[in-house]
Amino acid sequence: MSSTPESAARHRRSAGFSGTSTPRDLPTTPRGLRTRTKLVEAARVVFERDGFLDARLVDITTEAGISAGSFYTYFDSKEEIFSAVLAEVEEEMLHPDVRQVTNGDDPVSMIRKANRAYLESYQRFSKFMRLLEQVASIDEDFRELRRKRGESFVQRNAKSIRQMQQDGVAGADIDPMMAASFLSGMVARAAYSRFVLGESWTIDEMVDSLTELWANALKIETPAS
Amino acid sequence: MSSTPESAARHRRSAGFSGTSTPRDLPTTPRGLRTRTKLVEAARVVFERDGFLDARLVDITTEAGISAGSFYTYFDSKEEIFSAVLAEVEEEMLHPDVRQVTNGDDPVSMIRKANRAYLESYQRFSKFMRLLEQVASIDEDFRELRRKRGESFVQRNAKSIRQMQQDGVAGADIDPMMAASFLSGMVARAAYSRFVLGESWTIDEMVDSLTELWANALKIETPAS
Amino acid sequence: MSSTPESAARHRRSAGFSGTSTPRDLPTTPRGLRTRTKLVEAARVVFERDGFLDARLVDITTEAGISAGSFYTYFDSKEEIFSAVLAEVEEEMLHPDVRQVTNGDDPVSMIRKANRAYLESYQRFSKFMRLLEQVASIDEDFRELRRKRGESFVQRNAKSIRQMQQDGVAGADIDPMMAASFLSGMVARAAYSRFVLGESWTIDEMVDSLTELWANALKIETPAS
Amino acid sequence: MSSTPESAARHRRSAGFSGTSTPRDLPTTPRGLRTRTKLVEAARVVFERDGFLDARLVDITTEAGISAGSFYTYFDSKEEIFSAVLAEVEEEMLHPDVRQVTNGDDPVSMIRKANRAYLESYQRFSKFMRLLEQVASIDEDFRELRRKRGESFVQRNAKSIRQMQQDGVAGADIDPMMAASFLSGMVARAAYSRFVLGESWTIDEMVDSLTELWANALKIETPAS
DNA sequence: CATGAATGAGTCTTCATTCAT
DNA sequence: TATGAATGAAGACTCATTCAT
Repeated sequence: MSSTPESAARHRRSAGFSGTSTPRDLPTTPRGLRTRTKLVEAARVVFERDGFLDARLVDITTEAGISAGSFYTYFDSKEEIFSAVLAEVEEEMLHPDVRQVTNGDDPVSMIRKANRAYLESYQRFSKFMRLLEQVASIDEDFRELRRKRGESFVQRNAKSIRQMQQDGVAGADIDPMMAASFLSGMVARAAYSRFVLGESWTIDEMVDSLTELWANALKIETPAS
Repeated sequence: MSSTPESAARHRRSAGFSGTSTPRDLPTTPRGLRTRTKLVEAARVVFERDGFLDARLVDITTEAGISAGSFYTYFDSKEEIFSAVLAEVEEEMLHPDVRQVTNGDDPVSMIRKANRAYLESYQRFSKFMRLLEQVASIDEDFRELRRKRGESFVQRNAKSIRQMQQDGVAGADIDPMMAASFLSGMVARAAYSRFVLGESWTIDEMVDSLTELWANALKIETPAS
Repeated sequence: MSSTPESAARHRRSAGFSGTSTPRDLPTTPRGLRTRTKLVEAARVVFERDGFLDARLVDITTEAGISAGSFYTYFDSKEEIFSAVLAEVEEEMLHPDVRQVTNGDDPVSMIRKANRAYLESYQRFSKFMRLLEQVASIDEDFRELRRKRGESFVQRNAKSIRQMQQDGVAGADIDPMMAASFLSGMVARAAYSRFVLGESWTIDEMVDSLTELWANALKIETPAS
Repeated sequence: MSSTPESAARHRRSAGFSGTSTPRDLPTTPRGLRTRTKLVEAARVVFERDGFLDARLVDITTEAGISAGSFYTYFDSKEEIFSAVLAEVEEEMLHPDVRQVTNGDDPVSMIRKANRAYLESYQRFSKFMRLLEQVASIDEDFRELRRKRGESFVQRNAKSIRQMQQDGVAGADIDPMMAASFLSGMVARAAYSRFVLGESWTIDEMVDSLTELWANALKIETPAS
């Protein structure tokens, strides 16, 4: 859609992402493993370029340099290979920096660092994030999967907030779970606006603004500054 | 996706939502007008039930009780009828309550009222909002269209913030545009989490929490409290 | 057919059963011989379970515990391994009881014994008989092959009938060849009804009834009864 | 199979014949009805020529002179159109002669007439009968369907036999149901041998022989002849 | 204006068979 | 011999769109 008439949109309803699909075993031989890897990488390229819906299996196999039929040696459906791509990207997202927010910092610095890290990661994976958004809007199973993962992230944030409340740093009358959820949502949404919708803020501006809003929202006392 | 496995690929050459489509004139005869109305209503039902992608034109015409061929008397494509549905729903969203602009209230009350109004509207149109989300994730033109509309909303909010800053009610060091954008995004995201993803917060809880976060974020001084 | 809807078309270029296929030599090494045997046994299991059409070569090699490619070391096609299975089963069908040709008996007893032997054999190989029926209905060459084999069986029966006529035991006005053919057909059909279609007669009932019909049909005089 | 290598054999497993398929309504418009009829007739030609398995939907639509996609306007699968062909042929088989065996005749004449009628009908529909045999050997649902229909035929014959026994015309020690089943089977098998396998008997010979065997088998007394 | 049958481009999917290791 | 990954020909099926009535 949206594009030149010769790029036809294609859509499928099918296997679903989570519930039904039993991820099949990795191939045993090195050659098989190599081909599978080629496929997943090709799929990522094609998905990020064309979106999930417009991506045809042929495009993926062509990009991978293998025959169309070979696809089914490794995956049963577009959904299944998407899951594989997702797994790959998640791995990649976690590895580089161990995401350990240095604990010695003051609360606002920690928030700032977390916000910056999030935005930078989002930027780096912006094409994939758009893809993620699309798939989530299409597939309920996947939406649920994603919600659950987000939840644990929110939990951690809520715990921090609770800690700050006990330390007398954050406002006591704030519901930690909802605040964590809403403020995380705010940052996520801002990243989406910037890197998917194309708003023209700089990352620095965003970090400053988001951090201030976040800190204010929690009524964090910045003791000596 | 996520649904019956026996269904299969859907193809089409997209007409696009905004750029290309010239919304055609309304039919002149009363009969034609009636048929068009039936079609738009049917389309809304089908879109909200099946999503944009899985909705087939046949489903729409069947739901409308007219023949498949008649569709093209009124619309050129699925995208075009979707636009018509969108227009219809927007009208419906604005009409009922004239968006009570109770100006006499204090800032926090106004924010609270706006938040509540937004959430209630979102709830009432939640099926449509999910649909909107899907179409936005699929179609770039539509995404852009939506962003622009959101912008004017954000502008208005930014103006309010600027006003409050001049009145000394809100923190002066805050960037009004970004704050407006991010805080609106927070509320929108919360509504999505609640009414599309199915989080189990009550609306009252949400209004309280969002309003407090919003007011704090702007460092709004509540004079007599 | 009649089975899972998600399975789909099977294609192949037929090798044919009889005419074309030159049964290749048995492998020379003991290891090769063992593999071939495993394949034939596996093929029988799969054929009897899934039918000729739905049996995939992969199923057969998997059942045999060997790799897909190895199939072609021993056979050129599904038809060819089917022929091998057929040969194996025929051997098995003949060996066990040396087809007791109790010549001393009176005609009716002989007929009874033959009928019982036939039914019992059919029962023991019922799964294979169903398979045979399927392949015959699919492949003309095989149908012809089968017809020829049946002919010699009918010839033998015709000879018996002719003998009985000369002995004055059977009606003289009966055409021995046709009678032999039709009555054998009757028994074969009865067996098919019982063991493939699932009619619920006991074997004893069937033997009694078939024997009486057969003896009556030939107007066999039962001397001392 | 069995044929020249360029005629490829194709096989499907799918919808099944009876249980699952809900025969859809006949088209309402004359045009639609005409097309459906063309399709069914084309299907019969193709099925009888190529067999059920080798018949491709394209062959059928081509023979009918319509586009491939139009097939699905009327049928969901090859099985479904086969059922339609079956219905058509059955209608045709019953109409011509009202199959009323003149009741005034003596038993043997009646049997002779019935046998002749059966053989002539089989001959006329021999191509279809071979097809029927094939489908029955492939699809269990259809096999069961066919068995049930045969049963009522056998029931009627059994009733005749019982009547003859009461009239003292047929041997009293014969089981009517089994006799009816086995003797009908004999005739059916003979017809198959002649018209499908290609035995070279004349119909007259067959009628004579089958009638004699049948009458003898039931020990029918031919009073004054 | 309405109808609904007809079209055909486009994609998926299977599996016998080949072949490099 | 054995392996199992790679191939590619073949057909089924969908549905937006057209068009004769």
